[in-house]
Amino acid sequence: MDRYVELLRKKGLKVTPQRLEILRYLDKNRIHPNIERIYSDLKKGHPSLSKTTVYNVIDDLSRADLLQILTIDRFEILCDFKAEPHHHFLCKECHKVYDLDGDFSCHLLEKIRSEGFQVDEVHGYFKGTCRSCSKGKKEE
Amino acid sequence: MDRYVELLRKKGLKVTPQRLEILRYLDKNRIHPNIERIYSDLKKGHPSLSKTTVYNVIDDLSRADLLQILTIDRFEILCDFKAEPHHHFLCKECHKVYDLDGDFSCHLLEKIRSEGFQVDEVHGYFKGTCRSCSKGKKEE
DNA sequence: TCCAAGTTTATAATGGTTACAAGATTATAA
DNA sequence: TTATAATCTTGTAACCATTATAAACTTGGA
Ligand SMILES: [Mn+2]
Ligand SMILES: [Mn+2]
Ligand SMILES: [Zn+2]
Ligand SMILES: [Zn+2]
Repeated sequence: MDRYVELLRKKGLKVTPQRLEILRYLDKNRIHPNIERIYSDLKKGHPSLSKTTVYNVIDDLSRADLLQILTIDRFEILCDFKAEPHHHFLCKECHKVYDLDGDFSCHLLEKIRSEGFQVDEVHGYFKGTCRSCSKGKKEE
Repeated sequence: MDRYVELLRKKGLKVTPQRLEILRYLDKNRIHPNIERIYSDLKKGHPSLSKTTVYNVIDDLSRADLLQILTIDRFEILCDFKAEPHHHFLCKECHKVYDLDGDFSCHLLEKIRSEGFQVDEVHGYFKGTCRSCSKGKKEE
């Protein structure tokens, strides 16, 4: 059975072509797209797709914990297929969002847990200039 | 000379009553208010204040690095007087945003710096249930 | 004191997101 | 299968937070 069908079934969500396409798209395109990007990319192969549906599906999937919504960028909502926990780097020059593998267990996290905070999510957002952009600057 | 006057001067911003009031408000009220909250709180003592001005001033101050804008909550922009670097915990029950003192230096940060990322900002956003809300739940 | 540059304000425009309702699809059970 | 209820998709309209505009005002420096 299709991997994505299974994911939806497990979460008790009805299996629809729209949900499958969006899930597959996010899994295959780990580029942290915004709503507009998802919509315009998928519209090509599915012209009847409505933007309302993209909003609805993203909402359903994030509630079902099948994707996470990044808030690293003040100006737009970015979507990320929910794989292993990881963190993000936003380059202020090229606006690319990089995935950062590797856990950041830190003192701070242990400390607040010991103080009674029940931590469910840890979002690490780093911002600055990525390697290729700093190179470009030096050469100027 | 007034501390806030000095802050503005140093950044080359003209000193206006609106900028001073907003700066002072944010310094004295470390509650991570949103635009609406800042506006309605300050409107009381300054009825001619316009919401456009709040937007403009917040924009100026954040560009001048006198405040930071938190993106921990997908649904609103929260403002934070720029004091020592610190991180944040959002309680999903009571929606309070807690300041977390203490640095989180972690392997991940060192690693990406060594890989050539130039990191200017580190935002640690933790989400879950705060102590008083977990207590409340147990007692139910 | 005077002036240019920058700021505040009310108002209007914008545009991303949400509400709605009709029609289509899905899951389930007969 | 077929029937049925629940749920989903879609286009349209409404909403509302944010931004644009332009006139009046304020600031800082000459
Ligand atoms: Mn990611
Ligand atoms: Mn804070
Ligand atoms: Zn870059
Ligand atoms: Zn709480």
